Amino acid sequence: MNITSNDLLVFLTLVQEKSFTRAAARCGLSQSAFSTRISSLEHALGAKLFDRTTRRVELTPDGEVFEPFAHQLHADLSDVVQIFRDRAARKRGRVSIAVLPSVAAGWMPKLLARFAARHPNIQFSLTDAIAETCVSLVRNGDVDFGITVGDNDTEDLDQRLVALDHFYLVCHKDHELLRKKKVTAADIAAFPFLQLPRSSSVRRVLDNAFQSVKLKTYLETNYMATIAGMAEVGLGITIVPSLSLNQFIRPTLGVRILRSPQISRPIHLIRRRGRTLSAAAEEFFNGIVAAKFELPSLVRQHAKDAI
Amino acid sequence: MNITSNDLLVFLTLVQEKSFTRAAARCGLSQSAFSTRISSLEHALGAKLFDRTTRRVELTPDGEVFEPFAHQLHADLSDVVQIFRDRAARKRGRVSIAVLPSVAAGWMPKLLARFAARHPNIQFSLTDAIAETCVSLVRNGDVDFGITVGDNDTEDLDQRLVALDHFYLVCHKDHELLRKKKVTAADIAAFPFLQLPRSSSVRRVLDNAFQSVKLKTYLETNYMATIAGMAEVGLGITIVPSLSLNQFIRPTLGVRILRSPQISRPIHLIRRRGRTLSAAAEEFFNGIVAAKFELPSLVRQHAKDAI
DNA sequence: CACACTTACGATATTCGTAAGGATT
DNA sequence: AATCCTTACGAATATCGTAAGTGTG
Repeated sequence: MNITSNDLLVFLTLVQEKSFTRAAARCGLSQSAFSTRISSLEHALGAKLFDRTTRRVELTPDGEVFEPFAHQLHADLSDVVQIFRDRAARKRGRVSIAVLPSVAAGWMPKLLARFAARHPNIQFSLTDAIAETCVSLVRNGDVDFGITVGDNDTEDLDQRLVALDHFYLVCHKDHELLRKKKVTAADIAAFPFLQLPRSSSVRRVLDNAFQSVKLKTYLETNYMATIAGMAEVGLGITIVPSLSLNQFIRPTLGVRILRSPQISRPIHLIRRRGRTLSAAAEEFFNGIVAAKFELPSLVRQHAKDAI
Repeated sequence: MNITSNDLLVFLTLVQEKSFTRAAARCGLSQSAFSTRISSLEHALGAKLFDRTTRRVELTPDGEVFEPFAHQLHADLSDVVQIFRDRAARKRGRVSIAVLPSVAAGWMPKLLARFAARHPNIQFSLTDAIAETCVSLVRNGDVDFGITVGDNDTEDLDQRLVALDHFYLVCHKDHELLRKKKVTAADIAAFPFLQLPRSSSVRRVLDNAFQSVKLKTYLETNYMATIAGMAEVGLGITIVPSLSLNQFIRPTLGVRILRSPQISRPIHLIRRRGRTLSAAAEEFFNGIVAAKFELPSLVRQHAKDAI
């Protein structure tokens, strides 16, 4: 009891043409092959579908019953095939990713704009979350892939380094640190410091880089925007990655790339090992790989604007 | 791009079993043939549907998208096949027929009751109409077949005699005609007569039978029930076919089969020549053929009740 | 007898099963 | 090493096209 979409097409064509010869031609079949197919469809359904004489081909009552079903089934099958054609051609689809907040705000706009221009009908689901959350969303298959700092436990994940995110000193534009030729860790540790929570990737990088000279944490807050506001009124200084730098390009703030304690964090694409992505997700993933290390240019641009 | 219902079944089974080996067994296929089918389905859709290692078989994002479609398509296809199985098994279907009013009231109840007992889920459409209408409904294909007196022009119709419908004299129970040993045409023509319209088959039979001794038409009306009412109060006599006789079995009426001018009309099954009926309609048609000439027994029964 | 569908039959293409190969745990 | 999926290949099956057959107008 195996009905194929071609069977339906053959049936519907004969209904339209009311002639085996013409219908066969339209289906690109010999008239005999066409006849056999109709006959075997009738056998499969256990009902004669057409009454045919040499002059007339007309639906039987059973054929009349079958026609609307055949139409519906054929349309549904065609629709599904079309959906997958479109997905394969990246004309349709959905990409879901989980990325660090700084990546979401600092890099994704550029990446998405570029991708959307080429693939206007692909939907996105963008989750901005801390590194652990990104990793577990990827691991669970809740998202197609993630963009975050690397993870230690990579047995079931593929990691791919795509950027080095350099860190910048941010303080009030009149701050004495900006006038120094060379800023050391000790110099920075001398001033009140504005921190993100320990769960953030930025904080961990800083904790690691400044483990010898302890930073003077003045305030710990969840959002970069809060820190920017505090820095504007001179309540403290901070160090932020280039991906967050656009939030600190303000008239009252000064920005300076760190050189002596040069700090950066690796940004990785992570995905489940051995798992196939949808064509759309794969395309976006590859687009990011192709844009690999475009962050240094971002860095230069910000540095120029800022100093 | 030819997807078969088996392809869908193979896919859905693998989704359930998450194992090529087990799914292949359930589908009655070798594991290799099963693997090839999945692979060719993937190729047809242009998307990998499963990620498989030796330990795990899991849906890809494309596979997840395909699954609900596959479910729906497979269910729809199965439903249609089931519908036709049921139709072939006469478990489902619809029979539409057009019959003379007298047949509808006098014979159909018995025929339908018998058929419905065996085929409780088959629906009926019963049109009671005059002979010409019955024939044209059949000719147009608006009904499956008809039961009516014969038609002259039968080039595109198959006729089949299934009954001879004998005619009865009906008058008030005290009427003098009922006391006669032998009733002649002239005897009948002596009394006021209750007629149906000229379009009715009954009227035509009477007009033909009494063309020598003209009937004294007292009243012409459309319904047998009206004629019965008139006869009950002695306003006239009438002659009706056995199929209408049940309307005249009343305490105040006498009924007598006609012998000297013996009158009957042929009742035919008519259907389009060379046209296939649905299984249900064919079954009902054959049931009537099998009941062929059961009317004479009806005649005897009525005669017994009446005289 | 001309036209249109069906049937017959050899050729082609597809699908199948067995068996060997490859990869993962 | 055991298990499971894939690939290779000859066999079985299904489908196709050519051509002859059949029936209808």
